[in-house]
Amino acid sequence: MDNRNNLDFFVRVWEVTRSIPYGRVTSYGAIAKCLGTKYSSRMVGWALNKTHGVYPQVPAHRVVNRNGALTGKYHFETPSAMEEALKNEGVMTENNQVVDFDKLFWDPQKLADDLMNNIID
DNA sequence: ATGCTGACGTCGC
DNA sequence: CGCGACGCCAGCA
Repeated sequence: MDNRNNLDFFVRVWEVTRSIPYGRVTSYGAIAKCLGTKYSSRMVGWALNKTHGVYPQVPAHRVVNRNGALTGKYHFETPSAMEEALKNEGVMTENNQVVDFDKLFWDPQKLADDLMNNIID
């Protein structure tokens, strides 16, 4: 395609992260995989680290690791900001881990599909 | 310039 | 099934 691949990696991470529905969570690896570089999951976290003060705000709190653990909570303004934000969305966390992570997990690759179906249910 | 680290994940043993 | 090593690639000492 075009320079899409030339675009900064983190910009795409932001777009995907912003696409995460309210009350849902996803993993770094899922985003990386969605971008085509599944082994670059570290870069996803690196990109999210730069979301500090970006606009529109990037819901980095909705991104956890593959285990559903809030590994990046200490990188927020406050260590409790992540769990608080998740809790505010109805996502309960226990022991730095998202409860029912499997049910709340949202696959970025399903973005188009979800948009089409509009998830009306 | 080189090497280690890091908000991770996968593969190998 | 637990643990170690590798890959990804930008930052930083």
